[in-house]
Amino acid sequence: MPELPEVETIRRDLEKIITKKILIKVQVKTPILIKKPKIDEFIYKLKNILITGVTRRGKYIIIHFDTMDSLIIHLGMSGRFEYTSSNELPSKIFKKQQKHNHLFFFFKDRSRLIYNDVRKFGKIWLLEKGENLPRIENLGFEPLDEEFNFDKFYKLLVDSTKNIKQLLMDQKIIAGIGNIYANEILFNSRIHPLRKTYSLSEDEAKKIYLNIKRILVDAINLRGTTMVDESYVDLQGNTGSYGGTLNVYGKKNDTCPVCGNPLKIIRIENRSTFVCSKCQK
DNA sequence: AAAGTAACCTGCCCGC
DNA sequence: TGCGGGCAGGTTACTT
Repeated sequence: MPELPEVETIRRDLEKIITKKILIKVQVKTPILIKKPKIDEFIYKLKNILITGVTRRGKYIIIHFDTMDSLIIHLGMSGRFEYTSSNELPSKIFKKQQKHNHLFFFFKDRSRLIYNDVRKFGKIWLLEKGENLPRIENLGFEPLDEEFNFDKFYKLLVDSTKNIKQLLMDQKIIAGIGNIYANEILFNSRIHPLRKTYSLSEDEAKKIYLNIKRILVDAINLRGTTMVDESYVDLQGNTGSYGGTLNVYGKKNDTCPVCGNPLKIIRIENRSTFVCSKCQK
């Protein structure tokens, strides 16, 4: 499910809502999702502590506490958070899937946050002060950071033997782009996903670079992409509206919105890849 | 070393 | 109406 725009939308909402709340306790229904530390310690440490902020790295959400511990969450394919204030009932959308509620956070003001995940591909770690997680240390550029400038992007392309879609989706190179946005970035750039990165001209690279930034920003502004199954919704159960602006992703049996040519589906690293072979060279 | 495949899960859609 | 196969916003581990 969630790629950078969806994760960032959730992060921003979480930051607004839970920062400065006191976490009274957590309840774990599905211990397998907790990767670190052992479950007893996990529950023991997440008691009576203050939330000081919520950040993001790639597709990971990081909740910070006054103890200097931090909770890292990867939503996998279907992880979602549901927030309810003290007197609210769960919203309709979450009610349908209550059996997939796995983790409950109870706050001092009687509000609560639930981690829900149909497929259970999500993963959660609680790190103590100074501890780090290799998979986060190994992430590549944060694509919306200023530090990720065109020269650095172009150098990535020159140095790689991958095709451009593989590169865009490689979290160790650029963090946060998944299958939806890789498809959209390449269609909007009119570049075929199988092009070897070293074969791209500076002009072509520039188009891709600008589309990475533009499409991710646009998608955040529209609060992400919700597909029909609603495995991505925000904390209140609301859908994102970037889906309405998708050009190719998920458009099976559809035609190119630019030239009318039927879209083709190819598989790259076993992921469906939608391409207009007339427009994308 | 790169590239392919299976594994982790549940649900939905399609064709027979 | 039911059953089996394939597919889904992700990532890792294990093969070739």
